[in-house]
Amino acid sequence: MPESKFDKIYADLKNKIETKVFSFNSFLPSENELTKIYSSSRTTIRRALSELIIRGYIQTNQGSRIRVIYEPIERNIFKIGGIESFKEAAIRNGFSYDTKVVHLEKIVADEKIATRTSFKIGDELYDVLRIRYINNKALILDKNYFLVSVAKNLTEEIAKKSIYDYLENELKIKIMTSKRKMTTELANLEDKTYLELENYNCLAIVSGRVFNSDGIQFEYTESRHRPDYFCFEDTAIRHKFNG
Amino acid sequence: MPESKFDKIYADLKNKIETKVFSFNSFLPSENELTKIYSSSRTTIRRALSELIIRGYIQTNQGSRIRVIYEPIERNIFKIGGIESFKEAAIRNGFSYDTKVVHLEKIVADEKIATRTSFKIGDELYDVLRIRYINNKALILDKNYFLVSVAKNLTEEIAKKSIYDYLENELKIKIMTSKRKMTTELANLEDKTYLELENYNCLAIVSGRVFNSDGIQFEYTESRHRPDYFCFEDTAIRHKFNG
DNA sequence: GCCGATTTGTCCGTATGTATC
DNA sequence: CGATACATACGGACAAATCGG
Repeated sequence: MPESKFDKIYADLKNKIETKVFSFNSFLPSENELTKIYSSSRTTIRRALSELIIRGYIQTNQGSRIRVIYEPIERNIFKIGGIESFKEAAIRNGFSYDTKVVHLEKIVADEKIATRTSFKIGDELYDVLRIRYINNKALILDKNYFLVSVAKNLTEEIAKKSIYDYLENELKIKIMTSKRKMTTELANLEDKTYLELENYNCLAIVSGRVFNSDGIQFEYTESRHRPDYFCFEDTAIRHKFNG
Repeated sequence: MPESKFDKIYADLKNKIETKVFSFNSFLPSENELTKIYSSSRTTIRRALSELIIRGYIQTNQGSRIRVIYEPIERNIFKIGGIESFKEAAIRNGFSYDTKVVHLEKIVADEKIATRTSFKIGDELYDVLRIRYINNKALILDKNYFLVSVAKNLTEEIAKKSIYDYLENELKIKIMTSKRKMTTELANLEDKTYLELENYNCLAIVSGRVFNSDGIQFEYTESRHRPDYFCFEDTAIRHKFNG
């Protein structure tokens, strides 16, 4: 739901592009025209445009007009650009989905875990392991570690539904930044045990460190995907973000 | 090389964070203080800050101060966040590197190629295949397709050095936007022929569509990496970019 | 728990520079 | 060359969240 003015303008333009009111390789109205259309300042218009640029909807070039470079395509399976959750991605693709909690237990970080997760040795953590089923196939293994001091009173019940709903709405934690890495690794014993890997011996892995508004990394997460149900999207732009 | 004012401020703050003048989990001076330090308007300061936010150096939260969340780590091998070229990544990691051009030939896009590359059937393309050696091991297979009408007169000589230097500096093409996808796929015959895959049967693949300032997709590129020499980095933030 | 000071978030209007057409 | 369009920068105003007393 758009709240601020620039966000409404962004959402409106995004929608018009997606529904081909502004089609691929056509131009948007100029910034000056947009200020009239939306009754706003040029600053606000440019703020909205910069979001469209970052997300690969348009590109701008000094002197020329604002060009639409969005195409619908993307027949993808599992897109992980932005912050789409497992559930959202499954819904978007029209798949059935289910989650099974293998375990949820309190542990204390040893050196090995500390190195991998960027927590400190001795930190008390919730260790959560979940299997994600898509169309009844075990395709994703989710490993999560949460700081017990932040994610208080986590239960299997919550893990089965949505941990993030709980953190944001119940505990009022503000999730600010997530630093993620995408790698490909050989399948380990755990992967082979819980997932249906068929003839793949590798996995696509997205690991992430999540920070709250206190600058505390309170979560480390590792999503291990069977390769054919995985896609990471990204738009790289020249060098600017606001204008 | 920083040019604009906000870019200089960005570069200076980034440097001070990387050299721990502002260390992890400490605060930057407030926006008002920064306007005095850099003798600039708050708008310009915020423009610089927004770049730091996107790149995961800092995070902001209304009411509280600007927190540094950058840590050096990154013992990575091959990072592909931003737009780091093969050569830059190799240099950054202190590796030796070499490129071998397997072939460079003109082709006409058939249906299969058109589907994969988003070019149109009948488009005349340069088809370039290169092997990237790191520390004398064949680890990356680069497949590129360029529109002949844009990337005029491409030669093996140029492909051996840097195609992008040629496009940007000789042909004066403005490279604007690159839409990329990261996937993991089973190795095909070509991969097995040219790369030293050892026991991996999968590859990490970055494919990208590159647009020039005319909104024309003039390149499709596919980098096929042996998994252990690959890492894709990303920072996801709440919802804002300029402020 | 309230209040006031501080800090970031949003928005406006304007001016000037510079690339494109 | 002039007109148009985007890029950069300034300064001011108010809103909303945070934090300390």
